[in-house]
Amino acid sequence: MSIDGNTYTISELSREFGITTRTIRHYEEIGLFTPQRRGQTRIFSNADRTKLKLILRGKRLGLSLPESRDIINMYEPGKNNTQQLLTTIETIHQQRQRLQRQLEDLKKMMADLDRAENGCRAELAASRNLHDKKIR
Amino acid sequence: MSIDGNTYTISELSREFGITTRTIRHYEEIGLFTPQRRGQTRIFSNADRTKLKLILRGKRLGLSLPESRDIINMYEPGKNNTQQLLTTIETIHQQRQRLQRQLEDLKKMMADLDRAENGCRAELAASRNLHDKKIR
DNA sequence: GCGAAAGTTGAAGTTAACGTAAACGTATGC
DNA sequence: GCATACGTTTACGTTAACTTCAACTTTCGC
Repeated sequence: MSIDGNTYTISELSREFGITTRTIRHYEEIGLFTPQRRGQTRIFSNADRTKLKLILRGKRLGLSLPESRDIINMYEPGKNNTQQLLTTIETIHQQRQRLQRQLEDLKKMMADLDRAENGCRAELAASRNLHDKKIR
Repeated sequence: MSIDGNTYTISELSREFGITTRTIRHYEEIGLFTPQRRGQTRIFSNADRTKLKLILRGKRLGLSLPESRDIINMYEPGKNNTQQLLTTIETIHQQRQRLQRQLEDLKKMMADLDRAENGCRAELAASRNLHDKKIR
């Protein structure tokens, strides 16, 4: 750990998030963050750690790394350009739509799982019945 | 189309779902379904069409094709083997947990998007204010 | 019955997201 | 003062899920 609690080594982050150091370096290679260096050793800030968290969340939601990068960049400080703000809002709307559809899919699949489990339980009960009858 | 309304050609399905015929053949190659044949031409049933739908939904939820295949097979008719039923239920539980976590992620990301959009709108309002002042 | 449209297989190429390996510097505890 | 752990770069390999291409055959509409 660092002297203050505000920086992390690459292996600390890899352990915390259950990914390899290679993965983290890969994320840097494609521009997801640019950690400070002491010599050639990387030093990760809390901001970097947060970005990593967002990337992994994005992955679980099926985003590509470039997509995650775009979303992360939206949260960055002021790019005051009006045009940029408008396109950012547009991007936000698109992502929201995507999430909305994903939510529908998720609900449907949950329902399917419920049905499947009930079916299984019914069959199990039936086979137990059969078994009991045999025994008597 | 077919004579009855219960079968589909490969191109009909590809059009309906916005994927290429080659993709559908790829799904067959890895065993996601095994359509009937008339000669060497594939004839898809309603069941095949449903499987395709489930695969695409799975993809949107970030499932791999083998994972989707496993889920599809769960819905298939009776594999009465008790042990199989139990492992199926176990699989269902795991998928449910996955979906549960995904739902959390989804909510968080929605909240983030709301916050980001509000930020953008605030900035836009601020820059409009600035602009007005300049004009006067 | 014939030409265009739609179907087929097989194989090689592509992209994203890392994994793996070699070859090397740095620091730290004993 | 040297092993051991951790760090680095460079470069090639791998896997999944397709895409692209070539070289056919089959089927439909007229």
